[in-house]
Amino acid sequence: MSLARCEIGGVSRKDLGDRVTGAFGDDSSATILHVDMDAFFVAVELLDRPDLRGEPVIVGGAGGRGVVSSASYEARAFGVHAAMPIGRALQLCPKATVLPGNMQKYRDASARVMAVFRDITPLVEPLSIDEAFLDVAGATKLFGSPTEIAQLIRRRVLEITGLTCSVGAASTKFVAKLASGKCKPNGMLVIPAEDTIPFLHALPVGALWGVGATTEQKLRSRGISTVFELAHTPRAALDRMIGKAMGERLADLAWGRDPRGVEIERREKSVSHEQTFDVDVTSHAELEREVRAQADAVGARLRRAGLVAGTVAIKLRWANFETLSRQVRLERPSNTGLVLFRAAAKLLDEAHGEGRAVRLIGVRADHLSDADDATSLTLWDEGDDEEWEAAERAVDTATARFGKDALRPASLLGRHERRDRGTGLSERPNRPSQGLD
DNA sequence: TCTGGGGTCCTAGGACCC
DNA sequence: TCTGGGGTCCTAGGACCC
Repeated sequence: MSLARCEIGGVSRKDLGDRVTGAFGDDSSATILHVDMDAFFVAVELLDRPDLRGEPVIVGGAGGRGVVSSASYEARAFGVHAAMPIGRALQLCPKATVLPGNMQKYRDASARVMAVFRDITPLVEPLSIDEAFLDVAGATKLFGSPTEIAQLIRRRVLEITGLTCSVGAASTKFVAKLASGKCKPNGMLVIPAEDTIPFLHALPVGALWGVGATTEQKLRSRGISTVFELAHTPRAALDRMIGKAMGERLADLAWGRDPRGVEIERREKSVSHEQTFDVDVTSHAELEREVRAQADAVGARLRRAGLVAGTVAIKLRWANFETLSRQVRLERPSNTGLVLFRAAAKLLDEAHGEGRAVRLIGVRADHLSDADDATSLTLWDEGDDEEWEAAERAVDTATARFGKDALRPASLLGRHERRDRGTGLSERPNRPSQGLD
């Protein structure tokens, strides 16, 4: 691709530095960077297991129903990708080493990586555990052009964490993200503003943010398979196909319009826990115990964040994978495990009859707002149950001492123990066909 | 080969009010 | 006595993202 400059793979530290100067065209408009770690969970594991370097490695849920969270590029060569059932992955690549994963380790590594970014600019928007947007417009006087800053970041991340990343630079978030995806792994790609449209229009529609398998199929069935074709479809027709909101968003993205700035801090809108059982559960009492543990965990997280929930929702997935959700507004916003549990248990009573096989159950808190002192006081006043208050305080203490995993539902519950724990996150699921890697 | 966990956003339909 | 349309809020479900 002539308008895109891409460097890929195997670059030594010295090379990273040497390739900077004068290697690129006018990048002064490309001040938004998207940094994406390469096969993050696996890469972190390899720091402790250098013997596995160069081999197919998978991080994923160890249980019978586990999926791939992260796969090394050696494993990807066999067709393994995130979100794939472990069984299937091992069938494709029997020699792969499967590691159970350790979220705390990844969070620690993530914090070190984000700290590198923040040394460059305070304008850092973490998008997930392993990627972030940076606005470097104000950092060019100090560190040079966006291209030079991107190289600096790659070098420093490697030096400080031993991990490689890929960096996309562009004038909008969306294009920067596409760029980083295009040059993975261990690469960088700069898209100057004037190259944006030709770059975009050459891509398949599936590359657009918000176009997954379903929407892509819908569009393709109407003859739209590239971003160019979508860009030249009348808005009214597009809206009829995929809805007004989506039509507008995609039309904007297809023409490079993406006014979103880099936001340093975004407030969470919901807090949830869910659990897929190793073996379907039919006992109502057992489901209720899980809901109780999940409600406690959600409550503890809310308290730590200084938030209260306005509504509580449960989610049930039956053996046939059909999913049901029910929600209810609380009389008063709360972050007390007991209050959340009572609401959730009532929903569970209404939704589940004894004997029906349940594959997954979850609890979610919504309509979050700040927990002021008055709210917290009334919460405890309600307590017909001092034991509960004591128990929840104990959970908070344990969390403070042992970290978040201390209160994962299973560790409280002692059933379905850790064997069916997934790793919680994946780096690149669901979209093996995006055509970017 | 059966399909994780934690999130965000959008849509559609019904209730309710004016 | 029968009729309208719009706005808002709520709930459930689903697509999508990492």
